[in-house]
Amino acid sequence: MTDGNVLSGFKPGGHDHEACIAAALDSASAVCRERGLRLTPLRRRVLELIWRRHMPSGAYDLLDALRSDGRRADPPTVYRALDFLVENGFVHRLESLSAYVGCGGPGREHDGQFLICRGCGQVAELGDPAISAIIREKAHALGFRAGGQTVEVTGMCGECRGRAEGRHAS
Amino acid sequence: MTDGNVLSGFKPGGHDHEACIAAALDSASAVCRERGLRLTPLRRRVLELIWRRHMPSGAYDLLDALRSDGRRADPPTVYRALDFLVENGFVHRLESLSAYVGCGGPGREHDGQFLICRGCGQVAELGDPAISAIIREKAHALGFRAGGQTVEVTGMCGECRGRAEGRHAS
DNA sequence: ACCATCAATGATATAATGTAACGTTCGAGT
DNA sequence: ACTCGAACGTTACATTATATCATTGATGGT
Repeated sequence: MTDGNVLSGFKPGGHDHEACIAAALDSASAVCRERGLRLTPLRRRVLELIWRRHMPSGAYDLLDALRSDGRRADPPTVYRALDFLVENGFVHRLESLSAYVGCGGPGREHDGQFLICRGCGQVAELGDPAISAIIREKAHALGFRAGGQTVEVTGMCGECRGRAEGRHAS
Repeated sequence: MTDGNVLSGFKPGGHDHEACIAAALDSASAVCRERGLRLTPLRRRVLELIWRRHMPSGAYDLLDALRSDGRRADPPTVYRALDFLVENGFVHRLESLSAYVGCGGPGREHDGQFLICRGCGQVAELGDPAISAIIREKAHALGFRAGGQTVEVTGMCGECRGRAEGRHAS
């Protein structure tokens, strides 16, 4: 079994950021075209900002960034854009951080599982059917019909663990 | 397999509320005595309020309730009590609701999984080792060392589904 | 091309949730 | 009784999010 369930992993130091941002935007454009959704300049810009930071972004961080663009922006501006992006699966909200990350597998329905590294702050997204399934099943066994799942795990990614152990070593 | 992993279930209409509140408080008292923790009147009262509502409580709901007691209370009062209760495992915070519920299995370390009913607002807590384990394992396979898990599922409990179907039926 | 319409955004105000900082009180151990 | 640290009181503020109404702008019908 490969890591086929990893929708977006921890990025090694030098990955091609611009390319990965562009890919996310292109993908979102394509999905919007297919579905008749409007990826307006504002929404597109917010999505780009989220991918550019490559780390969970708070709504007010995004707001500041929009203002740095020279654009007039107030909270509803960014929250409306986020609502659109979340509702249509381009972005996920991390409940435990009150923050937003780009979705690694937009365009298809899925329950994401999020690994949040305490070291570098990066987030990996899994879309592991085995995890969603066992949760749904255990809930079902209690007569509970599951809708959306929030699965967020804090911990340390491999790279950060490596660095930490390096520091502790003799 | 029984429902041995259910730490606290959806309560049927007429369960003995007072007894279940008292049990939770007694259990917390006992754990505090064992561990040398101080279950002060304030902390005890907040824990009681949380169990009494038997439904996720917002910090400011609790604050209002404390004020109804005649006690002077400001946000730090309730947040400090909540910090203590959460830290020591008497209460869980539901990230997706910014609200707090009593822990169904205090006294032992566990990652809870929460089923949040959109119908009645009640929350059931599972402490299912199979769920935590698969999440930990899948994370581990990516080099991620998991710490705490947040697992929250929204949906409909059996009783509420029953009522809803009743209404829709001919 | 013109207009009607509705979605998107602008703009203002405020709600809801949470924390920092410092002073005071209380309680356990001596 | 005294000391010390934990718990709590108190003020002020920070952060996150929403309600509401006005304005702009894109889309489709004629």
